[in-house]
Amino acid sequence: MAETKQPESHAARATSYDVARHAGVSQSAVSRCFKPGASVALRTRERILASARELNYYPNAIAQGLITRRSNMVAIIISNLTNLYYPEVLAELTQRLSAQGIRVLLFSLAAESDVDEVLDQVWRYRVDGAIVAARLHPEQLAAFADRGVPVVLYNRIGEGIPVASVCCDSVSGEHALVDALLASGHQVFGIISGPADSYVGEERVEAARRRLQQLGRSCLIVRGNFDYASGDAALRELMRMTDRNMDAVICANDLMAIGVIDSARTNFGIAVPHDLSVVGFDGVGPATWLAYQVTTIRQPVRRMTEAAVAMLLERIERPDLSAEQRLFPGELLPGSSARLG
Amino acid sequence: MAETKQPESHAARATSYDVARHAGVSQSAVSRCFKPGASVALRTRERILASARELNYYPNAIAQGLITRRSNMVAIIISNLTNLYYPEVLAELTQRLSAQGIRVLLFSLAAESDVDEVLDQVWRYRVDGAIVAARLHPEQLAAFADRGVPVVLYNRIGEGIPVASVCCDSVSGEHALVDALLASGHQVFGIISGPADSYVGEERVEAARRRLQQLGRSCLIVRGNFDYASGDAALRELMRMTDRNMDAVICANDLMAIGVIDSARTNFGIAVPHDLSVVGFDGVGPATWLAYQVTTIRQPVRRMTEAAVAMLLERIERPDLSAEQRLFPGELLPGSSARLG
DNA sequence: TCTTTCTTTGCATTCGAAGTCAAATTGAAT
DNA sequence: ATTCAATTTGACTTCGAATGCAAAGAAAGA
Repeated sequence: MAETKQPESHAARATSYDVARHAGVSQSAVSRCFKPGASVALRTRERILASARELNYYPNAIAQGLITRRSNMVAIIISNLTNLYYPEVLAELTQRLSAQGIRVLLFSLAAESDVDEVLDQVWRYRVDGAIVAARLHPEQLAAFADRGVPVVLYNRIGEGIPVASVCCDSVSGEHALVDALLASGHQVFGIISGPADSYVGEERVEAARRRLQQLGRSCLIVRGNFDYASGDAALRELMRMTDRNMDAVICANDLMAIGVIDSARTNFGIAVPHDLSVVGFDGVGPATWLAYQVTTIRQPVRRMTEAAVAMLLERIERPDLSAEQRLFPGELLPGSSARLG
Repeated sequence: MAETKQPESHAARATSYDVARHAGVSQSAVSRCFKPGASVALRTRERILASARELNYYPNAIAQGLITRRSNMVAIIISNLTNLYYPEVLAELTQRLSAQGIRVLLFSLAAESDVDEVLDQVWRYRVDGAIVAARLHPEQLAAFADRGVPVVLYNRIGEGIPVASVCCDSVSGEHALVDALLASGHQVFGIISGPADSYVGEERVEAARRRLQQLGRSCLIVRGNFDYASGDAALRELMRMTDRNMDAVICANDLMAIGVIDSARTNFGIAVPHDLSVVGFDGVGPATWLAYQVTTIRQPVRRMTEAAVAMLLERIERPDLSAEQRLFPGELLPGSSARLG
């Protein structure tokens, strides 16, 4: 007649005590059953596991985290998920971490405005470590060390602060591109940079500029922001500045290179690579599409993510490890967006 | 002289007890300071917050989760992060959830092999809910209900099982595309599907096929797998089957449409849209690139993610809410990859 | 001044699993 | 059967914050 007050729409989740009671053992025994290498008699273990299965028991990772002080979660802080390059990195990182029994707490920054709120949450969740592919201030980076949270930076370095990092070598990559362009007789160079706050963007542009200078060439640099549209905008600017006699454009990433190629062909009626060579950086998927076949430097994403994960796990085990920097060479993809040798 | 045994490389993280001692109050008072709307005198609160700042105290979300039975974490389970469409969705979801004070535990599936291990972790971490954009078996979906974990499906429905979901309307979208193609006199149609296990893929293909049938046209369907390369492969097959007199290709997503366009132009010397019209679905970034300008249906990602988050939060508050399905119409982007009007 | 009421505070308990230590059981060896 | 060691088990405490409840304090009214 009288309705129960608490409908209990679903079965309450079983705890280790429930399993213990059901199997007629102590809670400790249940706990030990889920810890590899613990001392439990075979018969007991089987009985407990049977009860666990019957009660649909899964150890509460939250409670485990509290007592062991290990959340088995790692924060991934990433800025532009819309950047084509990062999704691949994120997927790789997530899968590699999963394979190591570690979960990913994802923080994706819209603007860099909210970095501090993100860090607030990172501290609260007691993550075991963090992989950062976003622009952080030195103080923000220092906070990780202060709080004893190991970090590995991805494609950026801790400017001024010692932090472990994994990067793709911008210098050797740009040198390869510049050398190839020069070897095939290009004369007038334009460079399209990334946004001012991008570490790799500035590094790539600087590497290309110096190499050109070193070999006695000058170049014009205009600012882009890594996206497709900025390729077109930057190209227009370069065309104006060079009076249309530019024959090579070096872009700080593939997406802008693609924007340049499209704009050159469609808006300027320029044949790529016949009249204008365009090179990029990253080796994102669309770079190999038939319409573009961008001449670019492909980052070794698998090796880089593997290294990032390995370095992070090492540092979680041994927080005193030094702030190693690992630099991976990219691979020149010849493509056909540049008239080479 | 004698070294201390435990180096304590970094300051141990402060707990609410440390703050309480420092401020000369009880732990309860500290706890209440961080809970909005709790009863603490202004002077006390200020003193406590000052101590907290000084000790660099951040409430331990793990401990909070244990006692409140709310982790404030939501699982996002996603299959192909490399699919161009999903990164955008993921970024939107993450930012919207963040804005609501909820963290994202990301699970990215490489193959669908490991779904069960992923679910295992989902249960262990006591997430408050989940957003699923991956193929799950009915039993796997049912497990969410069993365990009282609210779910919202993204671009798929709980076939047979009542689950809340957010989808973009395949039927109206494909009708719009087919109608436009027919209105401009296309005769011989090819359809490129997604992989067999894709819900939206099958739905889109089926919608297009039926519409064509309804209007008295037949068509050939070949299977693709949503990626760029499969556009080319499928086009080759269609060309063979139709003896090259096909004049419209309907692709289950934009990426394959792009593959078809490139392949038609480069490998077959076919002019798009003059000799062949190609339409896609999704409205991903590259679809609007100058080289393609794919005629497609753009999914209202912002509205869809907003709805998904809202529905999930509602269900976290009120687990008994019904398994509502929300269907959002896509928007026809005319593009120029199809000869329309 | 003395109640009465409302606010502020602290005590003690709770969440769920891990791990220490000692007790109990098992097995081997005599 | 008895001793000793090795293995298995359980009682109890711990992690860090939240919260019900009662006590203490402050403000208001008589």
